[in-house]
Amino acid sequence: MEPKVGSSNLPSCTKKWKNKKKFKPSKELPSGFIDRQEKELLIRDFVISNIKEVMIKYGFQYLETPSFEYTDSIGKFLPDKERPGEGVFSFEDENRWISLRYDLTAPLARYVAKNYNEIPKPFKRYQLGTVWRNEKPGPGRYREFLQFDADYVGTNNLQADAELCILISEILERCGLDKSDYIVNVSSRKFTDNLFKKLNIISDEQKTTTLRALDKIERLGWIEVQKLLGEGRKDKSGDYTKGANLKNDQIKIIEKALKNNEPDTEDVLEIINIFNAYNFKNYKFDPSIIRGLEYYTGPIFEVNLKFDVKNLKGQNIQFGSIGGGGRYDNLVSNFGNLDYPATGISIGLDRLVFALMQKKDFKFKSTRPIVICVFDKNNTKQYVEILNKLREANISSEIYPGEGKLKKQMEYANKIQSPGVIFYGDDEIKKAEVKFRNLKTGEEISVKIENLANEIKKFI
RNA sequence: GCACGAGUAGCUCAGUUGGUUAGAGCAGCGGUUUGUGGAACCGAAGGUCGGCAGUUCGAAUCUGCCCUCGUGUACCA
Repeated sequence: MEPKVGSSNLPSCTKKWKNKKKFKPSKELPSGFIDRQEKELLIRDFVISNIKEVMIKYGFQYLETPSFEYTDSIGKFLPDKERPGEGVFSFEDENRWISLRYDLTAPLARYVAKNYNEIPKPFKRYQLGTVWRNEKPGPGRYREFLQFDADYVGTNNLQADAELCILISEILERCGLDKSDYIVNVSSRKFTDNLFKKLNIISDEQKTTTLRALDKIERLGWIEVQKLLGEGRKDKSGDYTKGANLKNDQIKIIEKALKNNEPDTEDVLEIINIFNAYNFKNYKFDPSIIRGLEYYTGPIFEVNLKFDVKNLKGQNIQFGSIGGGGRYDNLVSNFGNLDYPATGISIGLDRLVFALMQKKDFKFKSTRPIVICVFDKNNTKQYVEILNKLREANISSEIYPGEGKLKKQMEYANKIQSPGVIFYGDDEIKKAEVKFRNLKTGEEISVKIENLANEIKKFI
């Protein structure tokens, strides 16, 4: 992008100097970045704790890699070779380009290549971390989000692939979803490879366009996808997408292959056998799932929610999958090490949390403090005495942190959804009693200091 | 990236043949009540009308460019 010359496009830092008095820092956030509030964070914590338990149960190691990597460590393997470097946040650091990671798989490949001699083989690791993508945000999609990844590195055994699907299901169900709320779709890159042979498609461009079109079946339906396989399609905003230019008889072959809906590649058949051995049933063979175009080499999976998701305005939105993965046998060998097959799966945690918030009414124990009202600052010592009693009993509590009348203090307590307030003014101090007002019921009790913690515990 | 829509007080929004000093509800602040929240009443305050330029005697309103948000679409590791 060329910087424009002229006062209207001066960067804000320049404006600041030009007009010191008027300058106000922006309260807006950069596009695609958001603040996250307690409710969402608590549900996210809940999801994370489920993930960790399941991962330990399945025998995975916990790993953390840094946010930044050298751009060529992760960038050279960008599947979209048409515009390398785009889509990631990068800057030059001491003459070398570094980038914020855009997923956890590329850093894993780098980690494995770097620690090739030390790691167990096969290597099973899981990772939770923020990733960044420099692209247009969409409904429930931001430019910074939390991802969970579980990978098996160094094994061709398809039991690994099957277990990934099973463990992800276990995580979802622990988080409160029913079997009817989600489905694990399974396919294989080999299915489309076979299809291309049948169709006699050799050109990479046509392959890519065809795959992209097939990927849209769930969202657009077969009729629209047919247009994308043929000449092209105009969407309802009037935008036109060029198609793959397949001939009608070729499209018919694809239609037949999709309708058949029976897995005909050995890898998928074997995975299904393993699913049976585990008595895992919540999957479907779906040849229309595509995933990363040049990245995956074998089985691929995608987890989709089956309920409607709404945005903040209450409109239903195209939510897409909440996770997926597959087998990527070339990623580690790109670093020069020997062939090292791998398979992995990931969940977009923020999107899962967004959907969970709508599906389930989560009730958490109050995290809000009991508020000790301040009648007279000279009595701080007495207030601290009460405060310590509560905090020693592990009860969230605070002395009113502001200034002002009792009414104001009550309004504050109400606003933060405090379970109750404590009155310890002159009257109570004389009687050596504490008054506790339950803010939910309005009920008020007087108790001796030594019984206070136990009495309050009954209410929270 | 492309297309369509939107941007007016902290929030939700009124505000058209362009016309004085830009409105309301809620929230916030002060008071009625200096020891009791969620209710009521009263009062004051709050705005570069997203930004910059243009047309005009006069622009929230018309035009252009830009920014941001939303939705779809493209791309998606």
